[in-house]
Amino acid sequence: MDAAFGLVEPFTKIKGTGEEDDEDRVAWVKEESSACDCGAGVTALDGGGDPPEWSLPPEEGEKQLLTLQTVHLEAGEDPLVVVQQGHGLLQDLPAGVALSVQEGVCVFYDLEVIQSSILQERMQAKNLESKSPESPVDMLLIEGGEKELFSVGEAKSLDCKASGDLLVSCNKHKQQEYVNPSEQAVTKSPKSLKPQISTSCQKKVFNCDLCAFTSLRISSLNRHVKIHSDEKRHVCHLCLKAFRTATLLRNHVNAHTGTRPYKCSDCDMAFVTSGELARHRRYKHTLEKPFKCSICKYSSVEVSAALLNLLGGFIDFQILRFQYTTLKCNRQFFIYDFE
DNA sequence: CAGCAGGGGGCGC
DNA sequence: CGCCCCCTGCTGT
Repeated sequence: MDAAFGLVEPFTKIKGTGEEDDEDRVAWVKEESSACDCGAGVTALDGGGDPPEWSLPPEEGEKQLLTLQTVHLEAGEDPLVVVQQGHGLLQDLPAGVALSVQEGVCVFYDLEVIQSSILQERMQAKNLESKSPESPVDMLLIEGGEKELFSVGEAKSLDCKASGDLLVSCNKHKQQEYVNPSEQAVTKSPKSLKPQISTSCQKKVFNCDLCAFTSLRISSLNRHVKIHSDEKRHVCHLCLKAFRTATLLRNHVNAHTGTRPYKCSDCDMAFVTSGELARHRRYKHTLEKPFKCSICKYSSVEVSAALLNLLGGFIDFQILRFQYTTLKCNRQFFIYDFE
């Protein structure tokens, strides 16, 4: 990402795949569950009505929550998203209502669309037309201020994470990169992007049957599966509260007893968990504020505050991290800077 | 700014 | 399998 992509453009436009095809600048954006979703066992929220002809019928277990369609844009127009179908929390939105993309995102946030799932684009028609092997499937193409096209979509690669890894591709550079949000949260650098794992990748991936979790380790999957059960074998002898893991219980008991193993080397504070200590040190000693707003000079120790600041203004697509909502995981749709 | 619960990666046994 | 470490999200002051 270059500096030219920075503060000038308040937001981006959503386009179809044909960046040179101005007559066909319609993209279909749909929120839905998918093969990488947590839809299993969740009550459908279908708002009823026949799907538009361009919309494929949901597959079994797939929950189509909201269908959005961008409309043709003239030069200089604000990008629009047209609600084709509203479902769930958004089912009261009349079909055909147009929101700017920016407003749309704010609406998502204000409504706390905890039931929204994956923002995904139906590009099947255009992909059929386009024979380019680089045309991403199920991508939302986002045009930047320098006519760059970035596509953001659900990672369909084999190691898609439950928290919502996304693919980011920059057509200008004709490459596709794989975004791992957890990595970026640490590195804060797009250099951490690693190549998308192709479908020809032979690595064995273990998938959770109950949600979108995948792991390259069977042990991680076995441990993960336990979160879907109510079994909590570790019980606090002081308050009888139960926990899934011994670590959680230990931390809990330490909170009871006042045992704080993690002591700050620069003051007298001590904490139950290392994470608390690390955060304390950022607040009081290192003054590090890793989460920076890409629009203003605001920065924050904690990501949630930075996110609120970012959403309070407009949203810059220079570098974004998407964390989408899944029905099961009950996550909000987040867009925030991670540089 | 801190407390606390939850979850995943990595690693040793 | 258990544990450590780290990160995340929510909440209270």
